[in-house]
Amino acid sequence: MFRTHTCGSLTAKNIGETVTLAGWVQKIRNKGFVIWVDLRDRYGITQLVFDTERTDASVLENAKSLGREFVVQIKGTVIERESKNLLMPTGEIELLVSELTLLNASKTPPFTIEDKTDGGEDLRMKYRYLDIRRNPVKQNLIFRSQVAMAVRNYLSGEGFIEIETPYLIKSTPEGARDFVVPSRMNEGQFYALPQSPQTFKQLLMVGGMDKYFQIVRCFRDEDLRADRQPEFTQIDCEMAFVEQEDILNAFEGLTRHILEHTKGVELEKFPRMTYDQAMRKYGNDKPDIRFGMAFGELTEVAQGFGFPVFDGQELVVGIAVPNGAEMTRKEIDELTEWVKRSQVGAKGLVWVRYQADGTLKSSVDKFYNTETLQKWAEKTAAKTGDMILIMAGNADKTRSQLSDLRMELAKRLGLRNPEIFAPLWVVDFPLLEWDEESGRYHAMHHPFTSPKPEDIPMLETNPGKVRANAYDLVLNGNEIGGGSIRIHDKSTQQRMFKLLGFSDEQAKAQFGFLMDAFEYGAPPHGGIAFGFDRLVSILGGQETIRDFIAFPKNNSGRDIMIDAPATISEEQLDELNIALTLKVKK
RNA sequence: GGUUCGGUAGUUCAGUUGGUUAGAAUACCUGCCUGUCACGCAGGGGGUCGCGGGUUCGAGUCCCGUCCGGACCGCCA
Repeated sequence: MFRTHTCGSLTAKNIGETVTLAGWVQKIRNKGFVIWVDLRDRYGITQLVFDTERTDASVLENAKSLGREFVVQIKGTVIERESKNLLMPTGEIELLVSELTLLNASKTPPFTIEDKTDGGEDLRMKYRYLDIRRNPVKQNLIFRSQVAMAVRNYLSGEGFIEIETPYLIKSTPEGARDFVVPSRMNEGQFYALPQSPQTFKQLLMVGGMDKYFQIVRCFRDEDLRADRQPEFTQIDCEMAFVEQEDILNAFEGLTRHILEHTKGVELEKFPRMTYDQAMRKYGNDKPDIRFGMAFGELTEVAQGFGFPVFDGQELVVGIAVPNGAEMTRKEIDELTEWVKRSQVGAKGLVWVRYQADGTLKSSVDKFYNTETLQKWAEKTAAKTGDMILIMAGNADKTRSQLSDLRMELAKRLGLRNPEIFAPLWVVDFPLLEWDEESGRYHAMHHPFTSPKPEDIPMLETNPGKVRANAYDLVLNGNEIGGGSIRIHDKSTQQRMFKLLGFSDEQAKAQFGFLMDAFEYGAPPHGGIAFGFDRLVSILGGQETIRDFIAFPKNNSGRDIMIDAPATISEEQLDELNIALTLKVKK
């Protein structure tokens, strides 16, 4: 047998047993008269001991030639340690080695294989297989597997069926850029990799598979972020014969099950908020509600006092920073600079100190009396000791800027506690949003989202006002899931395509198969998709998804370990009948 | 496409107003060490200061360009 136990399994109970282990040399401590070697595998660390009295001279000699990350198989006797280490599970015992087999040597690794490594991001990605040996990454991957298992258990238990959908599909102009794959057998034609299995899961509903799910890879050729990779995984779900309420309940159940079974956290019923409320209260369609600092609208009580920065603006809005009154002038100036950076783009900040003695001191005392400032404090729910920060301008932009500030302050004040889980349904999203660049409406969710029945009359007259049967699940300020009740009749779908600027021909060419299907008894249906990587990382208490993906891409979409993407050979291009003419700029 | 921060030993970083032989920690190598577990002690090796150009008597340091990496904005139905 290659090994009888793992490096995490031996305890005082095994004392006296002869065992065989295999693993990597984590660390060698050579004291001369005795050598200790920490042997590591996936399960833990076991201390090996070689000494001048009890160990065969040749074995001792071999032990001296070991180095970090050498792979060895050893046979030995479990003995009680003279000095125990109660910090580790195997700390009461050690293994007196009788046989040592070197299975493979190792170069000195470019970074230390320890919980807190000395390696930078770049290096760790290049040697990802070494990084995966480290506890934090290893545990993240194990955790990911557990979450996937919880998802499958729950959904299977609820009668959902996991069905695979194709990866080689057709490119569509809506939404994100597609990754494309040339077809050899169909000259000059390209497959696209799916951004999501959206249309296929709808066709499965037409096919009568009324509860579908899939843990599925999706692909989007867009720029990366800490929480965005070009290939990522979704928990993709669809149900037939349901209303929005059924879906919210079903997937609130899933989320609750995941939290309970992977984190031991029991959640209350999820609060709900309309898109409109979220935007007004938090300036954001995915508000983090683990903390307060809700917006207070001050437009009515701040205009008409001759303060030119506020007068005439569409919106004056503020937040109360808890215990912020102590902020120094320098700190306020620094925050002002922060909001003026181009990424935020605000003009400035007005501040009001709600001092401990109950008096109010502001940067605009010249224009406003105490009575007015008191009203601002009420509107922003400020308490004594708080600092009110105020912005003014175009309503949408100002809300977005104040939201950025709110999140930044929460981060600085340590209010984004990763141990607290605050889910929130955001419902009633707008169906469409106006895109300045193309001068037309875009589907906010996707073109298959159904409008609210009562808003359908406005579809052609006031499209921007139409609300959708669309919902997002937000967790700690992150959108972890989004979905909608779909359109299931051909005529509504045609109206939708028209609104989005598709000609009949384009709609038929792109989505004819779906509209054909709708003519054969398509049931009412709807669904949701969860960002699996993001969900797992948030549950794991981290913002970046890279450490929860075994082999992630870097900021420029490269896999620096295998060095992809890469050029392909002339022969491959010939087979595809493709001649490359790279457009070189200027 | 843009903003911003960074690139110095295997690694993580420091390096002042431009000034002698570019440092620290850790890793690595050698020796010592009777219970280590972040072992300890002594010694040693290790540098294209990302790359190219410029300013200067003199550039790791200043300027221009370029490449690479991180965070963010745009983008992500």
